[in-house]
This record gives sequence, structure tokens and C-alpha cells, in this order.
Amino acid sequence: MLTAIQKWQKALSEEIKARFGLELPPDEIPFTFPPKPELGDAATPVCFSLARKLKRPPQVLAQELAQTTLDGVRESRCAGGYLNLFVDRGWAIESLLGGRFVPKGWRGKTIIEHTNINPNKAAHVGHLRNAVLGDTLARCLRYLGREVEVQNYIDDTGVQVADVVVGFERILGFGPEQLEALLCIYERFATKDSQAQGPMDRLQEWLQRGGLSSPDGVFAITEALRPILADPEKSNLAYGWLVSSKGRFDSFCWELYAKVAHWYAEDDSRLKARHETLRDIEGNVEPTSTIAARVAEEMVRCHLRTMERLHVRYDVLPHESDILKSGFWQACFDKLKAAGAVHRVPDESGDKNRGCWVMALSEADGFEGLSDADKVIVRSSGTVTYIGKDMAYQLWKFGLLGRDFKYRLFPNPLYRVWRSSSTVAGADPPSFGHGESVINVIDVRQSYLQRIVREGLKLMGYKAQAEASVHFSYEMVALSRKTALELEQRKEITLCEEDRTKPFVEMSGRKGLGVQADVLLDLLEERAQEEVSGREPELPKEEADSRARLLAASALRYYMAKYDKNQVVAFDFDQALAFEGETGPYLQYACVRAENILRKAAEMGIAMPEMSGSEAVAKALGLMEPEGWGVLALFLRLPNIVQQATSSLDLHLVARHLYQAAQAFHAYYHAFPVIQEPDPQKREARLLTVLLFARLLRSSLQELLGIEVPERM
RNA sequence: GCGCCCGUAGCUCAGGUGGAUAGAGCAUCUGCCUUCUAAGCAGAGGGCCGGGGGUUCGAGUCCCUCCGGGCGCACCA
Repeated sequence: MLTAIQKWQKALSEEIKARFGLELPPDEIPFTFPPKPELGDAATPVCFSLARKLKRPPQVLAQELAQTTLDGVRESRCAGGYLNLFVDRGWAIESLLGGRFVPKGWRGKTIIEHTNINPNKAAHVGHLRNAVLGDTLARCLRYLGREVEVQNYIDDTGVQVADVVVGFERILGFGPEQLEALLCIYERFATKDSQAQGPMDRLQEWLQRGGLSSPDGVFAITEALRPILADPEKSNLAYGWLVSSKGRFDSFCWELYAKVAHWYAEDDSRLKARHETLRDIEGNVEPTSTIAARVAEEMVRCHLRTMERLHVRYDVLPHESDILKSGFWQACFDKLKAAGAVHRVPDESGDKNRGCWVMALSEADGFEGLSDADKVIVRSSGTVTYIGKDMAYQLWKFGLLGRDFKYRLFPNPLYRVWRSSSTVAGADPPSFGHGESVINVIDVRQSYLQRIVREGLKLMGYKAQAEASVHFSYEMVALSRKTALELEQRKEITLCEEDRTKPFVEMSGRKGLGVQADVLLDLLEERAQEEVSGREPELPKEEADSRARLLAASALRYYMAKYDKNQVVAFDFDQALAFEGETGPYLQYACVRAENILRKAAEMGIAMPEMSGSEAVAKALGLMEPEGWGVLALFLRLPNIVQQATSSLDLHLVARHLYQAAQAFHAYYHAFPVIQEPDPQKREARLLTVLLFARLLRSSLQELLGIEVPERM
């Protein structure tokens, strides 16, 4: 289905051909929007370029083109060479309210892969940008009528998980029982803060508050942890993290993971532990493989919970371990070999890649000037690299592998989500994969690898799928210098000399450098809570909490969505914690204000206007002030904005546009009182403006940006 | 060395395929709450759009070049 502008472009293209004998494709007819609403609802400067080709003044051409009949346009005027269009308001409102965009011309689904946090530590603010962009893209595509499947890839076999397992086994001396005991504490105890007294007292208290007052439960846990508690060094470490993690297992692992990196750095020979652990995980050697699986699963649960706070959900969680166990890599490897896309570097050669299977990139477009033209796919040890697994995964996403996972439900208390499995199949999973196009949301640092995956597909003969493989590349989130120095002062992070001189500090899970997503969300909710209770002290706590959550989520989502994707976000606490100015709450507030007027009007017994169809509506629309109409007209452009945003992956366009709409409404709100307006007809027109605005903004925020609006704030 | 990205107000950023007077937010200053919630509005100051060349009716936007900064180019993911 064509949007209004596309229809106009088509009609104008035909008119230009008929009138001037000039072929001008519809999408080459530019559309802009007049700076003032009085000038019209839309405009095209096309006559400027026509003027050159036809050697006639643009004003004259615009006069002629103004004769064109355009769908929904009641008047075309020319002004200084521009062709300005005034739409029929009734038509515009009808199409806004009724016209969901019918999915024509789009068959097949789009697979979006996003989030992809290594399941070995808590999510940090960088991961939030990924998730927000991925989720916003999914929402925008669904708004346009596309079928979307959201996948969150879980790398549960890599070095990162291995490292945290090393931490549990070798630094803390944990086995499966101790891990279970720890998880049990986390499961029962989910409150945020505590001030430690004596370690054992505290543990007992936590256990009791967590509903583990049954002596057996406490006994079981303390029994399991006894060997750890007997060792002061281990028990101090674990206890410290237990406290600082504020009830979150992923936060515990965040500390543990950073500790492991430090532990390696102290003594190189300790890296042996990493390799042994990695080997045991892959070889299903107990207890290591159980610990790894348990840690990864629990971590994914933590991440799902974190993302749920931002209203981000997933359809399926493909696990890397299942890619290996289900023979995906083998099938992919066979295809690569059959196509001659990879070759083995002989053992006896002097090449540094001897014994490896490599993909030659020297012939490929866009890989010129590499220091090494060969990319290792299979290591000399016979194990496959990340890039190989990723190629197999990409093939599966397109349904090209000839294999599928089994699926079972992931143990998630929040909503139904499936995960891959190599062995156990749950009841009636939907069909996953078989995408027509695939969008991988990964930060810019992985561009090179994403290009290799595409190149691999091409070499295997899947040219169309290589074309349909999109890397949604965005810049990283770093800590602003100000924020980094603040955090260092509070002893939450440690910076090296080099970091201190840089304009911003790159985050690093390994170095424990970053701001945890949940910590930021907690801060946001706290601040929101203060604001809410400052305004309505009488509000029941539950209601206040729920409002604070919506405010915090919207502040964060808008903060992550408003920047151009190529812009490094220098994360700054002051900016991220703001609720004023260009922020999520500002958008919500516009909606709440509009709804307040409606509520008040209803309380006063003023009838709500019809929104479409009747004579009265047409009349009210005609009586709207240009400013009021200007607010609503912004929503007319929304479908085009969303379309452009999704095709260029510039999602900030959507965020900024809705901000602009909110801004326009706030100004209107102050200038045009509704309830106090004595003239009933004017009042009717204003009420209709407010009603339509409230409807449109609320649904747009929710559908496109994943921002929910509270009833009041 | 090669490749990609960024440089616009004191700070953080917008400025779709070149078009109407370069805009927002924060910060600073001045007004506006007995009038639909001030998480707001109105206004002021603040700009050689990194520098220099070009392309044309028209360049913040396109091309070349230089300068400054970031990120990639692993048998890590």
C-alpha cells in the first residue's frame, strides 16, 4: 500500500510526463514540509529541477502542476516555485484512524537478531542501545505490516562463559551444589539493598526474609556453602559480591568476571584453566559443563528480566551450543567445502595459518588492503571459530541449511519464549527461521566480521540471501569522561592512565568498566519515584511504583533511540537521568496533558466529539486553528517517516518526529484553552484536536517506540 | 599502512535522496502557576556549520584535499 506521499509522487510523475513530456520517476520527486502550517501540509520543490531541464521559470511550472488532481488534496498553491499542498482534513483523519498499512508487496518474514549479550555477566548500558534499537526496528516494521521474528542469540559455549566458570570453580571453589545454593539465595531474595552486619547473620536474615525460614532450607544452603564459608578468602569475596549485587545473580557474575580477568593478568600460566574449562564445556565433562549450562541459563533469565523492564521481548533464543550439537556447523562446512569457498592450508607450509581451514578474501570486493587476505574458519586444532558458527546460523535463518533445531520453552517466568534445543522438543513450537530477509543488530566494531559472513553466503552461491543479509551497524556507547571520572571517584571502576586522557571511555565487561543496565534503571526509578510522590504524596505506593517504572523505561528508551546510529553515545548520568527537555517523560507528559483535558471535559458533562464520518466532524475540522491542525498534520507524515527510518535504519527519525509532535502540542496547549473556551463550536474543534492527538500519540509511542504512557503523572 | 565513522551554539545533539530565515535540549538570563498538572510555555543572548579548494540558480548537505578525534583490519567473540 502506498502512503499518501507516494501516491502524490506517482500522480505528479504522470502529470509531468503528460504535460511536459519528461520522464521523472516518482521517487525522484522530492517532498518537504513547509516551515509554517499556513503554507500548507506538504510541498514539493520539484519545479526547481524541472525549470533547469525545461528552461522555464519554476513559478510558471508550479502554476501548471497545481492543476494536477491529487488524492486527498483539496488545494494546490504555488509559492515562489514551491508547489504547496493543502489536504482535505476529513480525508486525512479518516486515513489516519482507519488506514493501517495493508501488507501488500511484502511476503515472507524479516528476522531481527538483537541483544546477544554473552551470558556471563550483567547487561550494561551498551547492550541497552542494541536492544532498544533492535526492538524499535521490530516495532516499526510491524507497524508497516511486516512479519517479524525476533531472535536473541545466546553464545553459551564461548570463552566468556568459560571465564566465569573458571571464576566459580577455581577462584571461589564452587561445585554444582554451591552454585545451586547461591542461586537459591538469589531466587528467594530479590530485594535491592541491604546494609551488612555480620556475614552469617546477614545470610541467615536474607534466607529468612526470602521465605527460607524453614530450618531445612537454611540448613541445606548453609550445608552446601559450608566449604566456602570455611575459607576466609573465598567467603569474603563471595559475600562481598553477594551484598553489592543487590539481589542479582548477573551482577555477582559481573564482579566475578572482572576478577577472573585480573586473576589471569597476575599470572599468565593461569590461562591454562581457561582452555581446560573450554574443552570440558565442549566435551560435556562434569561438573564443568553442568556449571556452565546452569550459569548461562540463569544469566539469560536475568537478561530477559532486565529487558522486560524496557518492554523488550523475544520470540526465540537460539543457543550456540545447539548449533554445534545439531550438526549445523558440519552442514555448513560441507557446503563451504563443496563450493570451494574454504581451503586447508597445508601443515608443512610456512604460512602462519598452517593446518587451518581458511576463506580467501583477496578476490572479494571491499576487502582490499587487508594485512592478511585469509580468514581462519577452522583452527588448526579442528575447532570452529565464531565466524564459522555465525555462517551456519545465518544459513539456518534463511532456511538454507536443510536442518532445524528442536525447540522447548525457556524457563522464563515473565512470558512464553522458546529456545533451541538439540535433544528435547516441547509441544507445538511455531516455525522459526526461514526468513526472507535478516537484520543483525550488532555494533560497528563487528562490521568486518559481518561482511565476511555475507561474503561466505555469496561464495556458497546464495547471492540473493547475501543481499538480504543486513548488518544494522550502530556506534558503541562509551562513558563520557565526566561520568567515567565520577565513577572512578566513587571507586566503582578503575581507569588506566590512557583512559583518563580520552574524550570518552570505551566500556569493557572484562575490565568491569561500565554501568550496569539494572543499576541505571534502579536510579531512574528512584528519581521518578521522588518526582511522582512529590507531586502526589497521597498516591498508593503500588500506583506510584508503576508510574515510576513507566517513566524510567521511557526516559531510557528515548535516550537510546534519539541519537543517529553513527554517533558514539557518550553515556552521561546527568543526561540519561533527565526527565525534562527532550526526554521520554516529555513525550508522555504531552499525552497525559491531552488526556487530562478529555477527562475533565467528561467530568463536566461535555460530550466527546465523534472522530470521523459525520458532518459535525467535517465542521470541527474546518474550524481548527492552523496551530491545532499543524499538530495533527505531523501524524500524517508519520508513515513516511517510519518507512524512511526502517529502510535507512535511521530510527532516531521516528523518535525525533514524535518529540516534535509533543512539542507542538505543548505549545498548542498553552495557547488554546479548551474547557474555558466560551464558543461551543470552537471548543468542539479544540476538543477534537486534543482527542485525536491523544489517541495518535499514545498509540504511536507504544507501537513504534515501546513507550507506555501512564494515566497521570 | 588500508578501511569505516565523527567534527554544527559553552555542553549534548537534529538538520531523509542538495532547496523557504541553520534548529532542539541542557546551561545562563527575563517573564508566566487563585486559568485544562510548571515533567510545561513565551522570550533573550550565544554560530567563519573543523580549514581550504571545487561542482551550480542554490552547499551544513555532493566531490577533492588537509587538520583533529574514534573504531576496525586475530587460530577472541
